[in-house]
Order: sequence, then structure tokens, then C-alpha cells
Amino acid sequence: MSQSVVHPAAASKAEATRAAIVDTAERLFRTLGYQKTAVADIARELRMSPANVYRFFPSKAAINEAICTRILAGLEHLAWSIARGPGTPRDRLRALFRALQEQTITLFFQEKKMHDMVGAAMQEHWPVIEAHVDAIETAIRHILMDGQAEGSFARIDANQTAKIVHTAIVAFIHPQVVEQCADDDDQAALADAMASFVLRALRPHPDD
Amino acid sequence: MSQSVVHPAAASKAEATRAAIVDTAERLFRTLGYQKTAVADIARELRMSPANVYRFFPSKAAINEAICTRILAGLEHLAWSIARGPGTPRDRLRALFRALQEQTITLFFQEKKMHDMVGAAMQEHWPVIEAHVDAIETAIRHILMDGQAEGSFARIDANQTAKIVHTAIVAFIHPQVVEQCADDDDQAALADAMASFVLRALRPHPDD
DNA sequence: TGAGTGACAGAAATCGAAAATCGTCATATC
DNA sequence: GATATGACGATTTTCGATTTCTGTCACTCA
Repeated sequence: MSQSVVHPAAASKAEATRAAIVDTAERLFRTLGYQKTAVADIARELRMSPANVYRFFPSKAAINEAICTRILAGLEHLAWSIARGPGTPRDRLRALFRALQEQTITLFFQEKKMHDMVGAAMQEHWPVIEAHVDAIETAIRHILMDGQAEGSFARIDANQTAKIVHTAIVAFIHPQVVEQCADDDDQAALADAMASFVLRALRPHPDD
Repeated sequence: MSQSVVHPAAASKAEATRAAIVDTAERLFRTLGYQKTAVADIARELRMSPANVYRFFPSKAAINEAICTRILAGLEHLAWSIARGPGTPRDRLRALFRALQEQTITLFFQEKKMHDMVGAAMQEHWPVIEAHVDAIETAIRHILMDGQAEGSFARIDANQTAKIVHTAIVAFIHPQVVEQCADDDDQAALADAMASFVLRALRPHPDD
């Protein structure tokens, strides 16, 4: 049972076509929204038939997933760079909250169609969301463990605490909640106050 | 400019009719949902014309608001009774989180139509929601101040902290979020862990 | 043989007309 | 005068017909 041998030039042609599909989809999703963009629209822009798109993606849902993955990847990279960046763990945690809150509200205000798609992804449990939650909690856990290593955070279970911390900031990062509070001018300040509060919980205590 | 003199018997007849409208609306909302229940449906059950309903409520939205107020009043009374009840402030806060989480998920599983209405009320900023948020934060603040008075909670700003604590539990009490996580068996445990975490933040610290 | 497509069935979305709903007001009744 | 309603216009929702979309497959072509 040998695997089929893919010609290198063909593979790179297929990759280019796949990338073109993703790029086109992303552009159309930004303007029309993912629901209003048909696979035929994507194909038309690329001067190919819709059936050809299905040679690269098993379904339209897979295209949606790919675009949503792109959006969230930006956020995950930002979170990870903050988590591993300079500064004390305390400062990093605060910066992380601020960045997550800011990116979420910015997506809502500046890319409503993408914001709506991420919201739907969460609501409908698209696979990319579970990965996203993992990535954010990994970033939080990394900061927690750094804080524990340097003695500024209590030595409590880092896995569970990352999950709790993530849960505590749902109000600032969950698309539908953020949309509902979008008119409040003080969300950024509240996120910062939440960071201070969480840092109170994290610091070592004589009774620990 | 004398105020109109309302006959006592007439006032009590009007109150009874108003109450009958509310009771009927509540019953129909539970089975049909608030959107599918027409004012004419309510009137028909009471053998009156729809125009008569408008003598008691200025709009259908006002009826929706009245029913939503009833639901949330139950939750607010529960919160308040826990806040003022027996037990240490620490135990009370934990009991409050548990009760709020449990009531929210129960409403979803057992009264889906009512749950949906509360969710819409939050999303659309019905006036009753602001009052509800105030009531919950008042209950939290009461516990915080009791804890501060007895020395088990740090002396930090009780108003702001009540708001932060409330925000930290949005994941357990916000209808749309709760609905999205309804399949997770460990939400109750996570709410309890959140209580422990919040209590860590609240306890006095030598550096305070 | 790999790349690409036209044709197609079943499902979902859209459309425009009809029906229902909301809220108001003139009127009726006790 | 207080209580109640029929009639009505504007708006919203529903419904069945039509169109569009998703995904598949047999087929073509270089």
C-alpha cells in the first residue's frame, strides 16, 4: 500500500490554489459576511467552478473554519507573545487582559462580519473554538507558572487556575457579551480592575 | 387641579384585572414564548377585547417587562436572602455563586421560553435588566461589607469590588453563555472553584 | 492520471402576497 | 364618568412558490 506520489510542482500548485481560495473567502466574508458568501461566489472570483472548490475543502463549513482559524490565530499569537514577553508576570497578566479585551471590542467595531462569525463559532461549538480556548489558557498558565517560579504568585494548581482566570474574563472576551456592553465606556477600566482583583487572588498568602 | 378620585372598589377591580392579565401572560409565555404570544391571545383567554388590555399596559413590551420582572424578582429575592442569611460572609458568597449558577441553568433546562426572554432582555437592554444587575450587586456588596466588618475580607472599595465580582461570574449567570456551556457537567464545580478564587482575592493581606 | 466541470437532487434561502399583530381612537354601554 | 370594544391603519409575520445553494458524481481533457 504505497502512498500516492504527489508531484512537487503539482503540490505547490494545489497549495497556491487552496491559498487563493482562502484569501478570496476571507475577503468576501469581510464584506458580505460568511453566511451571505456562497461557494459559487468564491469560485466565480477565481474563475473556476464551484465543484473545484470542493477538491480543496470538504464543505463550506470547512472554509468557515479555516477563516475563523485565521482570525483567532492572530489573537492567539498576540496572547502568546505577551505571555512570553518581557515584564513581570503580574504586568504580563494585566497586559494580556487588556489586549484580549481590546482586540475583541476592536473586532466588533471594525470588522462586524468577522465578529459575528466568531460569535457563531462559539455558539455552535466549531472545532476551532476548543483549540482557541486551549491556546488562551496556555498563555495564562505560562504566566502563572512564571509567577510561581519567581515567587510572586501562589503555588496553586496552574491548570485549574488558568481555567478560572479565563472564565473570570469571559465578560470581556465573549463576542456576544462584549457586543451587549459595547456602549459602556468603562469596559477597559473594568478589565483592568479585574486584573488587579485576579492578581490579589494570585499573590502568595501567609496562610497558604 | 384636583386629582381624579378613584373609587376604592373600582381600583381593586382594576388591580384584579391587571393581575389577571399578568397571570395569563405569564402562563402563555411559558408555553408559547413571549414572541409567539399575541396580545389578542391574552385577551381571548380573559374573554375581553385586545383594546382592553391596553387600558392596563401601554404596550406589549410593557407586558414583557412585567413578566421578566417577575422571573428576575425570584432570583433577586433568593440572592438577597442568602446575602442576609446565616453563615459567614465567605460561606454566603459561595452559596450565592452556587444559587445564581444553579438557577440560571435550571431556568434554561426547565423553562426554555422564559430563559430565552431573559436572554433577549439582556441583549436588548430592557429596563428591568439594569435593576436586576443593581440588585445582584447589592447582594454581593452586602456580603462584602459584612466580611469587612468582621475582618475576614480586605477593606477595599465595596462598590467597585461588587461590580468586579459580579463580572467575574458572568460566565455562570449570563443566559447566552450558560446556554452555550450547558453540556459541560463541570460548570457547578467551576463556579465553586471561582468562589474559592474570589475569596482568595477578598481576604485581607499583610501588604494591604 | 490528475485537474477540472456540467448536471443534478435535496436542502435551504428568498420573495411577494396574504394574514396577523400592534396600538389608537371614536363610539357604545352601564 | 368609568368601563369596554369595533374598526382601522401601519407594521410585522407567515406562507407557499420560486430561486439559490450545497455537495456529489459521471465525465472530459490535456
